[in-house]
Amino acid sequence: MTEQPAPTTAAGDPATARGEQTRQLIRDTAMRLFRERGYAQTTMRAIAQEAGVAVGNAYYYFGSKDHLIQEFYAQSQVEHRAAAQPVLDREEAFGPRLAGVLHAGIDVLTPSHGFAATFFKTAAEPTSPLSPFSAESSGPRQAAIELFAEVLTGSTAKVDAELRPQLPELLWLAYMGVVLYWVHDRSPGQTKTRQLIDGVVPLIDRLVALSRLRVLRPVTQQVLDLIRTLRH
Amino acid sequence: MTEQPAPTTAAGDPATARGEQTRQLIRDTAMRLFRERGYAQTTMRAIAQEAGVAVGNAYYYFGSKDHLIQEFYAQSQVEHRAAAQPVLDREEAFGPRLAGVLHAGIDVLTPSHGFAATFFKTAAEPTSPLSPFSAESSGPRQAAIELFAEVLTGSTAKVDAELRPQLPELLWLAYMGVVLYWVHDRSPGQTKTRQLIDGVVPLIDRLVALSRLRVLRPVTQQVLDLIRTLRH
DNA sequence: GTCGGTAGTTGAACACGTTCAAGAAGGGCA
DNA sequence: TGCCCTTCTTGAACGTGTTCAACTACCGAC
Repeated sequence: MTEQPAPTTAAGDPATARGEQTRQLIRDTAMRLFRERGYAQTTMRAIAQEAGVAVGNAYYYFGSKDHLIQEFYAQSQVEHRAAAQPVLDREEAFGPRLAGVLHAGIDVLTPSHGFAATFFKTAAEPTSPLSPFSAESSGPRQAAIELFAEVLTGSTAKVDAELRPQLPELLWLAYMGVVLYWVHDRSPGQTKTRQLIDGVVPLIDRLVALSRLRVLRPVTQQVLDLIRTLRH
Repeated sequence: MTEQPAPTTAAGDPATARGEQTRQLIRDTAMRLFRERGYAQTTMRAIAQEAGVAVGNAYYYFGSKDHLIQEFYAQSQVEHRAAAQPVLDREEAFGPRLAGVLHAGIDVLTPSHGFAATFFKTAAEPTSPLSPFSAESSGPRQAAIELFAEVLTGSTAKVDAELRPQLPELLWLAYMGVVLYWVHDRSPGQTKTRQLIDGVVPLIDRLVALSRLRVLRPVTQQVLDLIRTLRH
């Protein structure tokens, strides 16, 4: 039921735990089949057969078919982080940094649009460990929020002192919104999602800048109070 | 597979189509069991047995277990409309009207919080006919948007002329956001969702009022352009 | 009244995700 | 080498949602 501790597999290291090979084999086979046939059309029996193991063996490593999704989730997060690095190195202004990181996220997801859309329904269920808000996803989620913290800290943007600590999580929330739109985006190449990013980033940028204005201080305060209340 | 035409069942009218009784029996049994045991724990066999029909018969009226959810969906929309009526009759200002209608929606959903949360995952899948954005749900969706149009038209609020036609759909979208929060809301009695409504309505109210300001005209324009682009 | 066609109904059968008791493989220790 | 314990592996079996060929009930037409 519980996950393996994943002993920091160094490149080419043969001294991994006994089952680590099998685990990766099953995971990679599943990812391939998901991409080839889609999530629903890929049966656990097919995954096991293609991987050359028994069905029960897959369940030794992954508690359920859904847990294989979580694997995809974590993997995407790592790829997103890597794809964002050049942007963080290159850009200095807040807007371009944010836009670049959002685009990088969609870049990473794009090859999986077909089946990612299908499985995002599981992520939406609150009781599921797969929900991006769940305790089980807190690892990848924290990593993602950290990425948006870097968007902020590395930028030249001047941000209201009270807003600053809340902002990374808010940006992550906005990213979740973008992903939600992307999942439903049927335009060719999901170009509308790109337009959404390019359209919404300047607005966020402007909003963040405005938050420091004396006149808008009460509103900013009101929003921040609300957010703090709604947090768990 | 397809739905029955639902021949406007007048109260006490015995001259309904032959299967209409069975259809309602199955639907009501399903709703009861969903509430009693939750969605996943209610099997199609249990529904059929409790309703006193064969399993296959349920599939004659409802294409799948998921389609029973759509029934719940439509039913909730009707109840929401009814629960909102007193508010629409009583309130004149935009803010209270909106708050009242949002609260009414949550009022209607509250008794089903346990199982509604579970099934909302199905609604999140873009390919599913159950998605609130899908063509199949366009009936209930249009009705819901119409409800928010009434919030606006009946109010004394002065709204930017260009924003006005877009606003009902935007308010509906905000309502979807509230519902999404509600689904994940684990606070006792979902009080946090109530706080969300009470906190966010004044913000929307203020934002709508501000949209008419000369200084903010470019921003309003920018937002409206973006929305029009992202629409299908 | 009987015939024919549509609407409604049945339950066994299928494929799937998941479980679990049983066993195999490996490695540390005497 | 022999033993034991943990880790890993197996595949039959269970309960589920869903399908479908067969059957029954009803109703209008003649």
